[in-house]
Amino acid sequence: MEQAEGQAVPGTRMRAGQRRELVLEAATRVFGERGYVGATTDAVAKEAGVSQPYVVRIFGSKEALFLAVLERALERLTGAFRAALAAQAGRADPAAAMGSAYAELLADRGLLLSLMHGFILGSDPVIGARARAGFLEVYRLLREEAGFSAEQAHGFLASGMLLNTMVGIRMSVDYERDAAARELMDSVFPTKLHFLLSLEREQGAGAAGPVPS
Amino acid sequence: MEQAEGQAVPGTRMRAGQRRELVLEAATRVFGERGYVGATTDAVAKEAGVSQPYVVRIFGSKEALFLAVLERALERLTGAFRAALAAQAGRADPAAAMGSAYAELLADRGLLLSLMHGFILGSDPVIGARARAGFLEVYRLLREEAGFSAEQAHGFLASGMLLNTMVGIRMSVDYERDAAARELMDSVFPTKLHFLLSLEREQGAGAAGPVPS
DNA sequence: GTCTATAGGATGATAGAC
DNA sequence: GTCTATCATCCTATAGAC
Repeated sequence: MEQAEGQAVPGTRMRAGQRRELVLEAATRVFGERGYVGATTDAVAKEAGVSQPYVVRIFGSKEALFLAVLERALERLTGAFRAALAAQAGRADPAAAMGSAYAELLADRGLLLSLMHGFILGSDPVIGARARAGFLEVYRLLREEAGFSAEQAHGFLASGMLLNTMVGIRMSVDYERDAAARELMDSVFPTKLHFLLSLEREQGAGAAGPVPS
Repeated sequence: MEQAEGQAVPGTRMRAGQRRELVLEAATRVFGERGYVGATTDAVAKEAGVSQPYVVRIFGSKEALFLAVLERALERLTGAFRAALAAQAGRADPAAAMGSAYAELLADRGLLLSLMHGFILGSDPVIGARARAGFLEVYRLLREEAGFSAEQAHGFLASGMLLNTMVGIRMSVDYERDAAARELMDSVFPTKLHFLLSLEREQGAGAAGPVPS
């Protein structure tokens, strides 16, 4: 605690842990947008406002960086679920509270999509292993801590995967234009979260956009 | 129809359409395994038993090849659904028939996963656009042709996305080892399809395995 | 802690022969 | 219809200065 905790100012020297976290957040956004292979350490560096070799230096390798992103995402996810459960304790509908907690993770841009990209990379020996372990960790949380039945857990996870897919496919782009898209989106997203959707629509081609050319 | 329809023999000259289909199937497997960016035209070529430049030559570009894979996958998907509906006509449970039809597409290795990879690439201007259109096409089929309610369609698609995720994450690897994995897998896959699962377990590190090194 | 320079290894695509 | 050879990028990672 040598230095007072303050805002992390890009372009400035800062302590290792602070910069690490900053890069981790940038990486989450970029990996979420382009996937593990599609994301470049350079894009992460630009998003974080540091040099590309420095990104590699901090984490050792692109793979290690992605693993760190997954780790952080899983922590936030389980943390949000446990918080929702604690806040609910005893009351009527744990599933609804968990669902809201899940959807609120959308505010951490790229988080759910980075997870999704990890999930779909099961054939990679190291990423796949971590993804499976993480997924099962969540499943156990649902069954054991949240008290879901196997059927409830299935339904909950299924809805989550569909939500992830809708975010990944950027279905919000067609929201105004297409009645089917609207109906589908409305059924996927809790009404409370519509402000997040409009936010998403604006981000259409954000800083971490598709492959430059 | 100049040449009698026969088996496509690798290493032999064949008609354009025939070879095209062969490469398309190989590409489906490779894209399913490694994703759009992670797959290389060279890996597709090796899987198909032709040269890398020839793969590019046939389709024009890697992107065009992936689009062709998506096209084919969507055709099979909607075809399977319509066939299931026709075979069911009037009987009790269209949803069950559709679910089986969906899961049976697993036999076309890489098909559902290539779709899934396309779905989470929404930020790509051309791939994302096709993915959205395809997804909405399926949604409309469910609502209009299959007569699903919005809630039913949601549930059906959600289960489908979870199934895709389980295949992508290769959860079958943990099937024997982990009780939670077993319970989850059993709830995701119709019991009739367990032979496909064991098949999948064998394919653990198949020909189109993870990045060579 | 952070940067610049750059090596070294793919990979998509083109040219051109057979 | 299909191949070999090869170019031009792009990208991760290392070296080394400040």
